[in-house]
Amino acid sequence: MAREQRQATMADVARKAGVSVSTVSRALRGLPTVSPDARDRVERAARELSFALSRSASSLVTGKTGRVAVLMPGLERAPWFLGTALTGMASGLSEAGLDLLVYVVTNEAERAEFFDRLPARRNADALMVTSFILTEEERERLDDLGVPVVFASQHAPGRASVYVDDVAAAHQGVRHLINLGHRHIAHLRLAVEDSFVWSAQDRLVGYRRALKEAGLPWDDSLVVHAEYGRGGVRRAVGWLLSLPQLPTAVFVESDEMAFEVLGVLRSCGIDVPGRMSVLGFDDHPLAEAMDLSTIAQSAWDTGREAAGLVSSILAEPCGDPARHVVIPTRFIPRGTTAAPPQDAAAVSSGGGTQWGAASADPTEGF
Amino acid sequence: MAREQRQATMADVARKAGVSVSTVSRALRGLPTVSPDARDRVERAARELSFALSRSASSLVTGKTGRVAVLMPGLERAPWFLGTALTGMASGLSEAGLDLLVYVVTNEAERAEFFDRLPARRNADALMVTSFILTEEERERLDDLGVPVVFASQHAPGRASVYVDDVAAAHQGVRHLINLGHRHIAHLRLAVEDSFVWSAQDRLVGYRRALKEAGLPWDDSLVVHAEYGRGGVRRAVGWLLSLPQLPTAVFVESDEMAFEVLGVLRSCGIDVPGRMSVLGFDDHPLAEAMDLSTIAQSAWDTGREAAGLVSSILAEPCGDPARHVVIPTRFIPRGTTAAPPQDAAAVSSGGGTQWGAASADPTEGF
DNA sequence: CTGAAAGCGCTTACAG
DNA sequence: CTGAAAGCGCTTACAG
Repeated sequence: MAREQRQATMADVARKAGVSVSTVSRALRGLPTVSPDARDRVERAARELSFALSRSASSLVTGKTGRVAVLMPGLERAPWFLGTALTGMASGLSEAGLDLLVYVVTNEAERAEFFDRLPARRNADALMVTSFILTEEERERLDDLGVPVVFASQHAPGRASVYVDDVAAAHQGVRHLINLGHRHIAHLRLAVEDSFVWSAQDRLVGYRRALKEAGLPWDDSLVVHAEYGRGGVRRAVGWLLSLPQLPTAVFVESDEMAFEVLGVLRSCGIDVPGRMSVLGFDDHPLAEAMDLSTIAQSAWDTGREAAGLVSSILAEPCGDPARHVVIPTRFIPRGTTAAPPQDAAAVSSGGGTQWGAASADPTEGF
Repeated sequence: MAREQRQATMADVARKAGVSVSTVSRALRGLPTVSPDARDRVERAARELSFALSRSASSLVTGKTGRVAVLMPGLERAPWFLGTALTGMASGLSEAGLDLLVYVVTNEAERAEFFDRLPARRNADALMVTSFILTEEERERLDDLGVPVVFASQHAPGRASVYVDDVAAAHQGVRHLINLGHRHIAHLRLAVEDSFVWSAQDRLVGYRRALKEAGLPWDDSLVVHAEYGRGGVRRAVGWLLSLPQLPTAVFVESDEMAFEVLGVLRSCGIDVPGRMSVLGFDDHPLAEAMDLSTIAQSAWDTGREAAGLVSSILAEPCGDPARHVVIPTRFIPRGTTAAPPQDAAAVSSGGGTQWGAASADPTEGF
């Protein structure tokens, strides 16, 4: 394939159209200072030669590459969110005539290499950083990059960013569980060392805040970290199922993990929501079919808005460096959350478990 | 952020190192014809100025961009597969020192635009096409691209490609269902007009072949097309559940769709695998927790191998233009497939349904 | 409205 | 082993 014919250059087009290279350049970029006749001849010649602009050549003189880079964790970490956000970015950028360069970082070695070499440097007009918890040095390194940086799916104070209010969203979801009467609410998240990823920290904060607000005591053992990879969630659920006091609800960091929790609970014969309520985060396309209660956010919008911020910064480099967009979330109650089983309250109020003090009428929240 | 300091050029490095630009260029590329001393001074100067190479400038003279483009459908179409394959590609390319340019096409308009403008043209050294069913014109258009094309997740005869043997894989899976005693096996797939995507055609062929081989009659109504988007799978399952003769098993195009089928069946109170077996395709990370029987394939390997083919073609442009890699699949029996209910055979052998002729001892396959 | 010329930052013969 | 020079394919003042 790939007939190795020489690609036509502007000089070829110019010759064929009977004009100078300058005129070809102007005509093709749609500048007004070209006569209709010349423009016509140029366009025809370009089409006939199937001319394509060499961005290398033009960016050498303009200093603009026409490319935007994005740095992401391996997409298999959160396929739906990252994949959809990436698609949104691509869509937004392509409307702005910008190409998308993707840097995927799947482990610490690649991460170190990225920040060491900064390959995006001089090869992109801007960088989007998605779902990365950066260290202070990494952040400073990016400041030296020489191109604007936009953070997506994370709130970077003082920098351009697009994000959801994870604290408020998690708070709202957990409050729903409390309103249903739950008093022993676990939180399942990815292990911190695997937490390449995003807003999990804030969701934990929101969870904690909701418990505190309701006067529920804090219990470390209810926050479980699942290792990334097969079996991680099963082991984490195992931890919860072997606690002295069984939680009656779990708030899970993402829908994808929540689906897995549902599968594990089913295989253990634990009825959802009869014995345990499960609440996710995302409103993944499968959530509806799974009847999963969840907190919806739009990954697509996150990507689009990040692309939009990039365009806006490129167009207006001296505007507010901390411009940002907050993507809304909304809680969607479905079938996996319900009032806790009657005996759950009985147990905790009856015995000397650590939860005795928190026991209460399960309906008081209503 | 983005202190707009001028980026250091090779001339700056040369001045600082006290050598010529040529020597800087040679030293930085690791050419052997540089004295250790000069190499040393250049490397230090480059580091101190945090020099980064302008690919635009070097590609202008070498004719190589150092970039490989990939064309994909919107990742939300098959988040796990496309996201993981993309990650594998990025990983493979980055080892080869190549950047990844992503073109996502989410609808017909974008598709037409891509093939009309061929933005990858002159801006990438190669193009990977993933999970796209191309028309004849599109394929020819790509031949005019002037760069090598590698097809991923699809078998393109005569072109470089990496793929799984979908026919054999589907055949094997469906044979398993037949061996279990199923005689009324449905197949659920994405609606054809939404089939931006891959190997679905071949899976249908494998399904058909297995039925034929087992002497089962062909029944069009057992092949259901789900529209893309929310509710599509539910409606498709609804079709199956209202057939005169209920199928006892469904082979689903992908695990992600199969999960949805499981959710819908559960919400309808139909026991899996008691009343209906469900077989997926992919071995999605969730499949284990969902206890879904499936046919495993490695999206990661598909991406890696595609990147490998690109490297090999770039290194050896005159090798076999049809070089290809076949990624293995393997059938994984889990809990969603089992023998059909006893009465299923009874019904079909008893009455004048279209399936009467095919009725048989459900165990004969063993 | 148009063209000739300079120059963007590299790599690559070529000469030494 | 090293450097001066040409040139990759564009865009952009500048002059007309």
